[in-house]
Amino acid sequence: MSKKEALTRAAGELLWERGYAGTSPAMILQRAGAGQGSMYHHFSGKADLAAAAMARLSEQMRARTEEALAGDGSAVARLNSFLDLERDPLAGCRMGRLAQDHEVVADDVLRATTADFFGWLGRRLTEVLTEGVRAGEFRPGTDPDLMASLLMATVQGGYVLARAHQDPAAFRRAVDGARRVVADLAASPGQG
Amino acid sequence: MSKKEALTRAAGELLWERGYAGTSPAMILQRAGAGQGSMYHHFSGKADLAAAAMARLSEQMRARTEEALAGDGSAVARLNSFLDLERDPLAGCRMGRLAQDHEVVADDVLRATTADFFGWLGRRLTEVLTEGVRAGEFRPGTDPDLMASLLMATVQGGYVLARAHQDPAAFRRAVDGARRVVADLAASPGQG
DNA sequence: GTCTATAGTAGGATAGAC
DNA sequence: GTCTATCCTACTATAGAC
Repeated sequence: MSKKEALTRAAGELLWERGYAGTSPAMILQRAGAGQGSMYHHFSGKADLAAAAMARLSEQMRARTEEALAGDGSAVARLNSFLDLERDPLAGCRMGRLAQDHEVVADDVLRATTADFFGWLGRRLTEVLTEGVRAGEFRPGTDPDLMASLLMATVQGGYVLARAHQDPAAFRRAVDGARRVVADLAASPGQG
Repeated sequence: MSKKEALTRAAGELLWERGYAGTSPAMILQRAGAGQGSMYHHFSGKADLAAAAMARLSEQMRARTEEALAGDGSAVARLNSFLDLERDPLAGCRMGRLAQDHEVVADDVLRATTADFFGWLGRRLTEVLTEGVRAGEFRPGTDPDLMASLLMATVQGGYVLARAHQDPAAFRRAVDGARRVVADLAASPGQG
């Protein structure tokens, strides 16, 4: 693994664990096993390295999420696959945590990474929901855009609650609520 | 206003705006118009002042929220009052933002503030939902605990999405989804 | 109680050797 | 490309005067 790759990986881990303000270049260098020179050779500074690290995290999450949402299964099954993705509630969402960070939101490049990720996720969920409505899996009155937002928000909020209580069960309750909503939408497809 | 009060207030504002790691004693002193001595006379340090500030924020939020949830109205109306509370989506939730903070979660005293708040909120929402089920406003099969988690998570997640997109509309979509769920639960009370 | 002065440590970036 | 040495600033806390 190149030093550049090690730095990007280490920065990503630390941003997830400690946020932007809580992560110092010195910490990143130590975890990556690199010196100052490597970092400032490959990146212009902390913000630049963070941008690369966040792009990497976003790409990984997209790949994992697309695995759950793609496939031949029903829309209900695919949405449940999304909700069932293995997550670490106490650690929080890599993108969601960073979107709460002051420094990330204040930097257009960094914030764009979070906006792109959630933009993509919202569109994909909306597509799956739309397919479900067309296939008659959901009530005709179902609003795919609204439900996509609801599903994303439930997962993100579940993380917040789990961290506040320091209890993964709080995350599961929220996601179970979302699962229930999906089931209810599917239970009475002829009702509108 | 006493210096102690000014410090607590200023610390609360800054914690909301910039998070724990991003808020320095110097910033707090400047905003409060106080010197180092005042702060270290009234508080043992940054963490102690943050604890006082968070307790104050939590108390304010509880009062505001209780206003929406109390009263003689129907459960549906009270839950909608909760969802309709005036919020600043781009700023994020005072407690929710801090629950995502590494330093807050790592400090038992600070984290307990967030746990207490969301614990209280969850119980109150569950109570209102339970009353609604008893009164026949909701389907008998409605799970108050699950729905309370869903409502809290939706609001918290809405904040995350709004900050990621830097667009309050993302918050509104998520909360509209929650409103829809409440309406659906109420629409067919005899269905189970 | 509140102030200013001071101090030690860490954050973030640069310089220049190899 | 990578390293170490160095620099300036900010962070957090203490000391001691008023």
